[in-house]
Amino acid sequence: MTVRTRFAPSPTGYMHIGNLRTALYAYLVARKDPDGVFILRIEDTDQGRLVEGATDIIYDTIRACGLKHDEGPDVGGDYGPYVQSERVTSGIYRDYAERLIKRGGAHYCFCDEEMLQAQREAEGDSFKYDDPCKLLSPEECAKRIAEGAKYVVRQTIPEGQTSFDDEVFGTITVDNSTLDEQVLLKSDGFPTYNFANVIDDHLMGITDVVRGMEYLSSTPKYNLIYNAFDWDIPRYIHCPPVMKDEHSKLSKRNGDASFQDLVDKGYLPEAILNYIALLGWAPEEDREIYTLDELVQAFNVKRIGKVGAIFDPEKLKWLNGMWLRQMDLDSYTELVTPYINKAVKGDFDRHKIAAIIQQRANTLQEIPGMLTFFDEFPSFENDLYFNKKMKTNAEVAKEILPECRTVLQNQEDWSQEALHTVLLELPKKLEKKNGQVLFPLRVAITGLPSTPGGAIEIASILGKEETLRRLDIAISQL
RNA sequence: GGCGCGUUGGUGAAGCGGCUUAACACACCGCCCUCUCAAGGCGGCAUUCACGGGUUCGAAUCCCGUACGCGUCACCA
Repeated sequence: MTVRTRFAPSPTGYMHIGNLRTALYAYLVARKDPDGVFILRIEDTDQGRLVEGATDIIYDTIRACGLKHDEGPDVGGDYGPYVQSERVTSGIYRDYAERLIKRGGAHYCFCDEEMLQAQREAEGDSFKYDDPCKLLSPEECAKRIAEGAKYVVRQTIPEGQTSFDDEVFGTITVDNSTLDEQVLLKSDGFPTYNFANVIDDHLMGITDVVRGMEYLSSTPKYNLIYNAFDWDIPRYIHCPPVMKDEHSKLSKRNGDASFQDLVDKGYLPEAILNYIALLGWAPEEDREIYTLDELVQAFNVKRIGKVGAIFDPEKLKWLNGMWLRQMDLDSYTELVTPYINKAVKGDFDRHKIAAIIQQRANTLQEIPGMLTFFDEFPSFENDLYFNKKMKTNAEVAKEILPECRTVLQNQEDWSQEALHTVLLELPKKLEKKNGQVLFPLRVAITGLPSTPGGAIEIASILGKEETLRRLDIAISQL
């Protein structure tokens, strides 16, 4: 049977990392089957929570991540519409609710808020609504509806036990007496999530339901609905949450980063996806770096963990650095040039600058801060020349820098290779260590205790004129 | 409170009864390399798997209990 999975977010205007991971897993499960189908469905039945532009964030995110869907509101498909509010209009939920009532899986309920409230207060924590409407005859119901009474449709829970198999949690059995008779169709005619989800998943032929484990305890109720309709029950894959710390989930409320926030902070979508794949799932081999296609190969539902995983920004950073470092220099330069330009206005070779930061930057955002010394030659104290390991200090600098100046003054070829050749002759000639020459030179032309790249690389980027200008200033202040 | 699920280091985790004196990765700490900083290389970092019992010749791995955590019990999704 062809695998069909779905990602069914509600448009809240915020792409939660945990949600994105669920989407990833659903995508991987589908792609694992060469004919598998990945579906995007928008669940917008909560009219009160609609947010302007929120669906665009969903489209943008899954596109940026490469989680291409085969069916969805924007690409069509044979099982549409793919937006839940449009499905409501077509009346399918009401239709199925009535069919479910006929099959004994649900009943009309005319109780008002006060009745529920009264019972809720009387029973306290152990509250479970005992709905008198269950006993109403079909004729009585029809009569009241004809009279215009407001009603909802509630699920009817039979006696007995319900058990189901989950791919990650195994077999779970519950006593039906613990299940409550939830509302399926609201009085405004809209389905609740619980109902719409089951109907839509069935109608769309979903074979594998991938979702967060907060639905684990309502799954028996869903199965009762499937059974009442005599429908096939899908494979369940419940994923543990992505945590902020050991007590709380990552959430908007906690001010935690969304996918977009992470991109804005300079993380690559590929790295983010790679990282979240590893949160709660472990590959069989010892490996950390995976492209999306490689994840499809490596993924195995059986290796999803049962425990919530804490999101570790440090490891994401490292992983992002790995992704950045393995890019070829041309694409890296293209990616990074806007960030270089934030700090560097001068006419310096962006390619060469990109080359010196590629091995050092873990996020795009930290790049401008690394490059401030190109446009501005900061004033500095002469004790910056002191370095214990290099055995250098202002005295050494005073001896070395004029020598450097002379060499550079006569140098026409300012390529890195050429500078390397001529500058490395100096330590030999002066009977010094390389560091004793190059360290003071680097300080002299950057004015900083540490910089990305060494003296040669930086001099080559600064160019002859600027290098000599800085060198003169440095020498004059010694 | 009922029901369900879980608990291996600071973090992600491997482990599925003997090969484990518990992989690997991030972080951290050393050393090496090195013109600084990175990157890279090497090494260190849980005598112990929430706790208490039991089963077994043998348990992180199986069973029971306790503790703690999470989820759920809406006309939210």
